[in-house]
Amino acid sequence: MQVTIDSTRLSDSSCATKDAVRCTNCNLRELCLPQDMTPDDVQRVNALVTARRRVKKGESLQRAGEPFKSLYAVRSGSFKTCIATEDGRNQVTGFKMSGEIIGLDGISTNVHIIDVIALEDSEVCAIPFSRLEEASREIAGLQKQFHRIMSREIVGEQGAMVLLGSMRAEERVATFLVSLSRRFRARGYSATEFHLRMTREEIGSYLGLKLETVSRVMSRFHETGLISINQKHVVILDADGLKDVASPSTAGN
Amino acid sequence: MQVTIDSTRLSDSSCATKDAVRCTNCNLRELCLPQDMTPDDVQRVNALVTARRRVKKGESLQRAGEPFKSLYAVRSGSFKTCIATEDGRNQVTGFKMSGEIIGLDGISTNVHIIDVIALEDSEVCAIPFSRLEEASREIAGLQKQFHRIMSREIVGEQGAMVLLGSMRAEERVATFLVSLSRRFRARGYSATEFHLRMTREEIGSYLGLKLETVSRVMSRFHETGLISINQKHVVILDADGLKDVASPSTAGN
DNA sequence: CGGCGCCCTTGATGTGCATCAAGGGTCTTG
DNA sequence: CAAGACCCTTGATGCACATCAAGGGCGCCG
Repeated sequence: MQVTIDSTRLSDSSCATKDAVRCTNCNLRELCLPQDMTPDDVQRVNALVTARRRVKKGESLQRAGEPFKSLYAVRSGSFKTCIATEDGRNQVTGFKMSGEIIGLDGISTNVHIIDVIALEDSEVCAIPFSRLEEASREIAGLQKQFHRIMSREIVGEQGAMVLLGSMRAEERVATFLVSLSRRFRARGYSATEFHLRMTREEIGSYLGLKLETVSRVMSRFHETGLISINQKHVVILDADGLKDVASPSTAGN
Repeated sequence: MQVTIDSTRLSDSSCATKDAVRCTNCNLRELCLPQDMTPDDVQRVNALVTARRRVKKGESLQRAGEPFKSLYAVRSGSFKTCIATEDGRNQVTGFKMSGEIIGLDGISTNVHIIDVIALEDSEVCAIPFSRLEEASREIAGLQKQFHRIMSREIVGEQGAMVLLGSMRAEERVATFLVSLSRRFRARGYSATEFHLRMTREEIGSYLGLKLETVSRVMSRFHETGLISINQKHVVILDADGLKDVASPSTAGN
């Protein structure tokens, strides 16, 4: 049961640009860059979006080493962000869903250091960074929102550090599932039943675990009745129980 | 009109504010907020710094839950940043040295989520965030630099995630030492001989290891001649060797 | 439709780091 | 100077997760 992205279903089978790119009527407005802005300012943000870009499953939106030009707002679909170290390690550092901003890593040096790969056929709005900077000098609300987004990214990564640095495998997986659940709900999807877009290996990479461990932990959650899982189809049966596993000693969330 | 202050050492033995706080003649200029800015803009940044604040060893600069008002630039000394989870876990998420900016976590929700504690008697420049936002709407160079700093923070945390997610204990400790070495050198200190300001436990917390493991790994590095370590005094004897341990398979960096 | 490739699951075994434990060095303070 | 509080080191043991290995489900494509 796929929920359509837009209530006003713009079925433009042709090249999707201009008209379809309307922050004003995008239902991600509340999650994305224009969050909490006046209708007037939303219009101006809208003008920043120069293009919409489709990225097929498995293709990359940006690659490490490429020059940084634009930020991207995920319009539909989802992505994984990966970092490859000199010595050949390759780690997933996050998953991006609709309304989230990609490319912030490029600002510091004007070169991307992160690879971003689509987990399914996806679509993004491109926002040239120089124009965003200009506009946020004029629109205080945009500036504020952009700063919030960057800060949120920082805070989120701190959370990931805690997860990687001090949680046990079950806590990590539970935390991951709870987080996914919240994010789906925030987007109007079911919080208790969803489809994993990533493989066990990608989850493991993100959580600092091996794919077998992810699989085993999920099977255990299944056995104990916390969730039901069949391949990539997840049903959360006991949300509170899962949250307990995610942060123990906190009696009931 | 404060052009002449430069080399005229204003030795105000009294309360150190105003005059002493001069980005213009601060030797951290190249590492801090005014990086790469015109002398004129540096003056304007300087005007943002409302106060200098001393923090004694063990005291906190900011605490989770406090309202967010200001960013802080470390002027001297050093800090650890910690995050405490609901369930009582407490993890060190970073160490801040002179010239680095603290408080970015507060921007997203206007409440700090991170505790920042001085590792030694330290001093910071306080920068009210609302004024920074105002100013960066007017000064493009400041805006750019501030964005760079936030992005750098994001990139740095991605690095920490790789460390925590996929490195073995020896790699983590070696990476940590190499990173410290670089940061000391950037500040004009010796890159090969320095004093650890944090305990083994704090290092361990940051690296996702137990203090005993940190101690053991360092002892091993000592035995193999990579470093010399005596309590908190570190000498790096074989910088290349240490880098090899930090990222193996990269022949000689 | 049948074969192949990818992904997932599950069991057996191994190991890196945690945990438990003891003791020593160094700084602080009365 | 002596007592106590930290912090660090080092050894012995245990365990959580990695690794190795085998097989099954499902979708893709010739």
